[in-house]
Amino acid sequence: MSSTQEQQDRRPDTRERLVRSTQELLWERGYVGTSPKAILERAEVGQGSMYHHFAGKSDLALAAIRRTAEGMRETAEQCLSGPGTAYDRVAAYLQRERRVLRGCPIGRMTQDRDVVKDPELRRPVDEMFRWLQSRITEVLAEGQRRGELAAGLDPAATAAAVAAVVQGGYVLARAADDTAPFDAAVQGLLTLLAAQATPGTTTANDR
Amino acid sequence: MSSTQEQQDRRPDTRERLVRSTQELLWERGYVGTSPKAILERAEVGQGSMYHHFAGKSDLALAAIRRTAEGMRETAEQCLSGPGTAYDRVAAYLQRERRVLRGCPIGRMTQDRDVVKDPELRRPVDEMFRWLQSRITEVLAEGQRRGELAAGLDPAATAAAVAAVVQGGYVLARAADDTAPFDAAVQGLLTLLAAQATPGTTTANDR
DNA sequence: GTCTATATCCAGATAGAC
DNA sequence: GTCTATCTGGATATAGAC
Repeated sequence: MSSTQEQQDRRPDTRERLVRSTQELLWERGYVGTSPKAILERAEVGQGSMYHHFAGKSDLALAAIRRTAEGMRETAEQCLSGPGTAYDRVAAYLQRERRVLRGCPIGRMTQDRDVVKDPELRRPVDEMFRWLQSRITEVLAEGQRRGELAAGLDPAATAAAVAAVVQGGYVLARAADDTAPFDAAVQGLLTLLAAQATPGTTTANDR
Repeated sequence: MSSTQEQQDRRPDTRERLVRSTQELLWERGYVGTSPKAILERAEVGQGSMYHHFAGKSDLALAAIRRTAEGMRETAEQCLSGPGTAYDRVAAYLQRERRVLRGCPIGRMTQDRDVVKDPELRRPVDEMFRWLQSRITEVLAEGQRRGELAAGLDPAATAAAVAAVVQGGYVLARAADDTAPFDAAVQGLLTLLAAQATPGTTTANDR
């Protein structure tokens, strides 16, 4: 909450409204599909204000992507630092509530040429996924040290698979216009992971 | 090869050139990012020709997406119907040569609102991923019947995880502008899957 | 800080000549 | 079948008044 006005429970200031509108639109339509006009209409802000606060579309997108990445990081951290075994925490991350058919607001950016091509715009996306994978790696490695997970498991590779299953699950679900493939992919990975857990240390797999 | 001219090793006909250009552009820029003008310039074809052969952008995109989906299906089938155990065939699919940083030309379509929203455009994408998952399911189930894979494995869920790891691997790789996360995710999944294989039936895991 | 006016270029398509 | 001309609207930004 960077806005003083908002802390007083009033309408967020202009700059803040612009960032939030951009976050929403980037999620819904991607970078190419989001026009400055659409942003300022959703923010109920005039064109002059927009170009006063931001240099242009990419500048605004940068602020929005940073904000969204920060939010995702906090959400993931909550799951991964929760209670239970390493398996439980990874499962909590994989199974957390998601609006699957909307896709991942950060993952989506990687499909946008203008974002990936621009080092500044790509950076927050890169950092988010880098952090996520290393955080999951930590959780898995800790599980190994505690004897919850088989020593033969490669924490980093497994972490990459976990992150990939989520991102790929979104793709499969959107293709099918159905959340089922997402859930199936998550379940498939968790079942494989459960086989690496020392008996007695893992919450029973629901399936 | 639908074109007679092409079979005689000459310049593909106009219609064919348009479809191919559209395939390339959809892969590079997605649906929203691809303009009719860009298509006809790449195809070296006049605007009149384009609107003669196709009703418009979405009609052209439909032809291009169908063609690309068909190609992907053939490529996947080659890997999945190859020699070796079920594990080997799934590994062959996961590790086949890919231009990872370009992303998946079909998976990319799921990030495009105009495609997912339009039932006709979404259908070939949906069918491709549906086929892929059921084909991998078959391979895994066959492996179980042959005693190569543990009976406790859920073929459908595991197949969804396999497809998701590929699609998600693309996302992670593009975010990092580096193929390493893709390879790591694939390796992570394969290691987990190898643990489900009956000893002696699986090619040694390289790692 | 915010507004309106203006400008340039491109998207996406239609019309009708050849 | 292919070409050029033309059209409407939107993308993205700048200018300068208030």
